[in-house]
Amino acid sequence: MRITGDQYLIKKINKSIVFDTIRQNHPISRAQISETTNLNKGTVSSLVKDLIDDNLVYEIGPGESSGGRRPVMLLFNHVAGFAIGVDLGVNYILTVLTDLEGNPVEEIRTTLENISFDSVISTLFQSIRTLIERAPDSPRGIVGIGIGVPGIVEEKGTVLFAPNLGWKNVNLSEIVKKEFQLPVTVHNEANAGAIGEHLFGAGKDTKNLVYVSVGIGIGTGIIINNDLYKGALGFSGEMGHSVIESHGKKCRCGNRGCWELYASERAFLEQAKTLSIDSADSTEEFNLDWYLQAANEGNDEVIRLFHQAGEYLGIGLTNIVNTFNPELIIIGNRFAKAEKWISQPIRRIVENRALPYHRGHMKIAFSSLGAHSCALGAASVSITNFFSDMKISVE
Amino acid sequence: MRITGDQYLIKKINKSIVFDTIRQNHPISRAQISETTNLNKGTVSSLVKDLIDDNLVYEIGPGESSGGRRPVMLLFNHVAGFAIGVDLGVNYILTVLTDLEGNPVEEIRTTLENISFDSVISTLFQSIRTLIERAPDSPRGIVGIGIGVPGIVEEKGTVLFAPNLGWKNVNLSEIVKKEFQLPVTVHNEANAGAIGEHLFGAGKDTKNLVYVSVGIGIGTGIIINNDLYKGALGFSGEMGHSVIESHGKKCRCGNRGCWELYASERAFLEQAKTLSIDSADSTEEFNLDWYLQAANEGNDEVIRLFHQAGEYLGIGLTNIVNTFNPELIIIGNRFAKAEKWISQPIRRIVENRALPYHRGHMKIAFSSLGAHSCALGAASVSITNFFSDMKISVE
DNA sequence: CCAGTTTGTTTAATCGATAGACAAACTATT
DNA sequence: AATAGTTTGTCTATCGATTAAACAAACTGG
Repeated sequence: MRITGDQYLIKKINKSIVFDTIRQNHPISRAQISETTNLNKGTVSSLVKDLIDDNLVYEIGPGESSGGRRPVMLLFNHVAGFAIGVDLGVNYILTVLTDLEGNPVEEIRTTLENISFDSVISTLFQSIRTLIERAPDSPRGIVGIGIGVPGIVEEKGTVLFAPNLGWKNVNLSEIVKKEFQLPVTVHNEANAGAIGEHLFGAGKDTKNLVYVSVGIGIGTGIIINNDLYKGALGFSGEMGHSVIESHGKKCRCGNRGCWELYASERAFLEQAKTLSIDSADSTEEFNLDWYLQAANEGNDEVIRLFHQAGEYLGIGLTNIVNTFNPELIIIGNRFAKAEKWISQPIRRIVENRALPYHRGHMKIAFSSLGAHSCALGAASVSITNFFSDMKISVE
Repeated sequence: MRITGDQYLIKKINKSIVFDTIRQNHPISRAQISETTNLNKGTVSSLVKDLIDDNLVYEIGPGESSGGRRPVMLLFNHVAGFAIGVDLGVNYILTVLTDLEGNPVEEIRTTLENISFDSVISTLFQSIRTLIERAPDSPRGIVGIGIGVPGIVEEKGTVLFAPNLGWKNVNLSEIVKKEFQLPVTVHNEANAGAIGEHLFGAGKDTKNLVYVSVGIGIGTGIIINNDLYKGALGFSGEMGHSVIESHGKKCRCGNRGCWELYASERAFLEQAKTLSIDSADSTEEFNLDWYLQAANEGNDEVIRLFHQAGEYLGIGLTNIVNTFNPELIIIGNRFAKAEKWISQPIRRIVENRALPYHRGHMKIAFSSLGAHSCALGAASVSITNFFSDMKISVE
């Protein structure tokens, strides 16, 4: 049944508009709101009064006069409540506490020694509980918990499959909700990252973007029209398993020649095993950071390998460009640390291969939130949900 | 500036709801509308009166009683106006006249002998003019013209690039608008086809689908959330130029190993040239229909070639499945005629290669509108635009 | 033939937005 | 210092759309 219109709907719409205007332009006066929104001055006054009663807005005092009575400036009360965002990685948990603007207030980073299910869950609970305790007093308290997970997540918050965690059909949302009695949302890591970069990072003010999370595997989060695209069943964007070599290597997913077999951190590390340097000293741990340092020290072999990974990344990105015609592609997650070595090859390949009408108006950027995109994105979903719930209860 | 809410907005919303309810469920009574929409009976009466004044709805007389006063049944006046849809093909023009429900009323199919620009335009004008003259009298007349073109079309109706027509930067929308003084929209052929199949064909009642137009090249139209996805600049979905062999053949687009080099009609015909039969009789024209007949007559070589094309189609479709997680993929345009030979290979490849969570809930279908998807889709855009304009002018 | 049901209109009340009047607070000019 | 003009935010009367409820008309079934 569709929602029909009545006066409550009007008020809800206009209250949202006023609230969003304040959030995006504070400090701002009632008169300015009236002017920018075209709402009547009286209407604005009345709605602002409601928002002040809701504790979401407050008056900061008189502002500068522009030749008449001084305006009363309004501020968004960004500490009316707090949200928690979690990046549940393969061997770490990053938990952040943010205010209602999405600004990080506190964070906890834990390395997972024991990756048994019970141990991971208990570490997760521990870090969330600590942040809840550390959260400043506020009228609304903790408004929700958002969690990003490296795997396929169904809409209601069940992790269907997370190979690197060894999880299958884990109703994470329910488990966490039960423990903390708070609204919980669970997302795919790349989707959360896309939301994070879209709201706070390199993708601010961009309506259509694709966030490519290059870690052990490759995941993508697709923002269309300022909204995350979810697909029919809630799990879209597995472009890491797009074929770029139809008769290529076999992939665990059952397909052949998947992109992430050629352009991910895992692909890089496999390739790197064949380099001559490895045999030299076998006691060291040859991880991504080691190779980054080697490249920095001028190791040609390693640098060539980074270039190659960049080229393969470029090939998959070209497909994304031709398919989605986005304004922006953001490369994030661990492999983004190799920006210095992969940026040029990526751009060269996309420049040479993408359709001219598409590449002309498109940019490629690297994550500007670094390791935080996923956790901040997850937290922001809780904030968004809180606001939209609030707006429904306009009473 | 955002649209703020007032009583006019409410009325607009509710009028749309009532109108849509009538369109989708006619014949229907005022009482039934009130029940299904949850709008008050009085409100429904008032809005229906407006719609009757607008000539969009009319009373058909008393319906069956269900134990009380007999209801007055309402019908959507689907002949209150007409729309024109054009499929501007490489060597043909298909023009259809539809009523406001999108039902075809008349159609003209012209084969293009001379493909010079002026000749194409004059043939186009001719066929549109004929249909306008043949359209029955109606209170609203022709509400708009929609045109589907095999090329990249910018949002305002300029054909940026249509290689098979030899067009570059043709402001088709303006040219046609000038001639007929009617609203004109221009679309990419695959996008129009997607809209057509979504509204009237195999994709009815499906929120998320991808229409794959397999002709000389491969184009895709993407319906997300019942809406055509357009990309940042209005031209998305060039998945025909997705790479499936990163070191494959060179493509005219500048890339290598594009999907359409392996799975389109052109790719098939190129391959077919190498078959032994061709040398046998060189006076015949070896086009797709010839090979379809050969396959039907049991020619193993040709059948094997269709199987191969099906397999390559399957590889690209797998990428679409993993990327978009659609409910449905519809294969249309000329190559869909080979359904009998390519259907099994396609399904086998997707079954074996797509991610399990995605393929489980996804179907593959072939166009059910045949050659009409593009023209009907283009016409329907005009109808949709007409309705939404009308709703804005709620007086 | 009458009681009960269904349909669609009418009426009174409610609620939110708007235009415009207004008072308060301020600046600039003389 | 006085005054004119401007800006801000509130208040009031009015408008318009929805709703609940009353109502009349039309119909069914026992």
